[in-house]
Amino acid sequence: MRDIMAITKALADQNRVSILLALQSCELCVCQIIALLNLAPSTVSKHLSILRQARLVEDRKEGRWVHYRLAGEAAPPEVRAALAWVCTSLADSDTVQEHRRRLEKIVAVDPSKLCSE
Amino acid sequence: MRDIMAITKALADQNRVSILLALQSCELCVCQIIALLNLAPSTVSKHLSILRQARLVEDRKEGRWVHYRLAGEAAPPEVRAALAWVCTSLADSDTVQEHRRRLEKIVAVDPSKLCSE
DNA sequence: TCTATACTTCGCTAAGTGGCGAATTATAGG
DNA sequence: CCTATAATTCGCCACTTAGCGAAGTATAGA
Repeated sequence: MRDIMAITKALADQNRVSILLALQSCELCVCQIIALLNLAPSTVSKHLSILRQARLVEDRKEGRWVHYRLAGEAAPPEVRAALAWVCTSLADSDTVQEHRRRLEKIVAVDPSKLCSE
Repeated sequence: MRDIMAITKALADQNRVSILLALQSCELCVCQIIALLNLAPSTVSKHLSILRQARLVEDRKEGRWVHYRLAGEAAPPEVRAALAWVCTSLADSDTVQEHRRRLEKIVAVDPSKLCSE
């Protein structure tokens, strides 16, 4: 029950859901997610920690950068099912398509430049 | 997106999830849910209205009683998928089994006696 | 029509949550 | 080392939300 509530609470915020949708297409570093959501780094970091605690995302440190991706094969079934539900439910939403356009522009820019903006 | 967030926010409360799990086994009237959760009627009513707005439950008025049940066949796919996720994820949770025991006792009592307690 | 009852709505309070900036940690590079 | 930078943690504030009791609505039954 505890684990499930961690997942539902993690999903109960639009910005966190947006992060999950963005990670569908590719792995992203924190500064790219900051650019996508237009929020303060500290806020994004908090969101990511909530998603990580719910096991919906995994992180990978590479030097100064931390890359986030959706939970993979090894994740518990309730996590995988939750991700599948979110992604399929929002597959052709307007909000998602607009986000996808913004994401394409962000990924096109070099991450190191993105951070120093 | 709006609809999905209504669902995730509705699921982000343990008492509301408990209501959904209880409704798995059978339709329940409000006073039975009040007895199950041990909360004030006004609080339970609020929870039910949130679940109803998310379309996760449907209600049926019968005289003075209002019966709630899980959303049925006609519900949108994202709603049905959300319910399926919750129910299967929590199928054999400890919390659920304890709730099931309490629910059995409550259903055994005549609803009209339940309310006047 | 009057009362009892099942539920909802309203107004309030306490706790939780999302947001930010400042301070901190860790690592790459001079 | 020392600095710059990517990210996190901390402390704070504004807003939201879960909880309650009181008041309101609607229906069954005397």
